[in-house]
Amino acid sequence: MSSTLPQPATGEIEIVPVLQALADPVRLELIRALRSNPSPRSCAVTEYDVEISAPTLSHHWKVLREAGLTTTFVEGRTRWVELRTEDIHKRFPGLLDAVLA
Amino acid sequence: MSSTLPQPATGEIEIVPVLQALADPVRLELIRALRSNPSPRSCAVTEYDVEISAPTLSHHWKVLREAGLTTTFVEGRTRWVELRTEDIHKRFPGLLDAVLA
DNA sequence: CGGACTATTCGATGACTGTCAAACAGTTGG
DNA sequence: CCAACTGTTTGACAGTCATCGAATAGTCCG
Repeated sequence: MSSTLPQPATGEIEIVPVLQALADPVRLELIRALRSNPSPRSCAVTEYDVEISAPTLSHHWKVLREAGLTTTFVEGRTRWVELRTEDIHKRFPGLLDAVLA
Repeated sequence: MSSTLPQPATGEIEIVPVLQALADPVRLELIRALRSNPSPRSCAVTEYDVEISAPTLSHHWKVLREAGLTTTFVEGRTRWVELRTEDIHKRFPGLLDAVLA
């Protein structure tokens, strides 16, 4: 069984939650990592260059997903995270490029 | 006597403080107001469509200025606020357009 | 000088946030 | 069934933040 965790529809992505999600050094680093590597990626704490615990990373993935920046797929006991590049671009053209430049 | 309040140089504007500054509904509204009207504008609480007290507005101007988003000129007993459109664009091209779209 | 005015600073408060350890839930494989 | 594994949830805690009332600082004008 595979499923997708709840996330806002493209048209419901709001700018304030998006900016709040991006306004954290750890989450910004996660977004950068997602962008630079092929998606989807595992969301395991060992996969990213961040010095935080597993629960904290889980919390950050939730914030990013609920803001509409990422999609999380559940597959067995691993989860795959993907940047919603197209959706973000549709809603706020140029935002990711500007933030990650 | 006229003077400019302390603010980061263009090259020292960092993305995280900028995003933190923008990630607030009130400050986003202030930025919108600055962008839509000719600069500079008074920073008086009566000039903006926000329901906050004068001390709170003053706090928000400080956050925006210290993040590098605005310039504040002191002239007599009024202060003039200006969006640093050019500086922001130099540092993070397209950011303002993307955020305020 | 002294009152009116603009805006900030101070102090306090309630809400939110990032963090972790411990416990839990679902999955895989023996 | 059961142990190992991945990742989340819960509960707690320290730190930050937005907010306001009161007090303060500096300016203008009569």
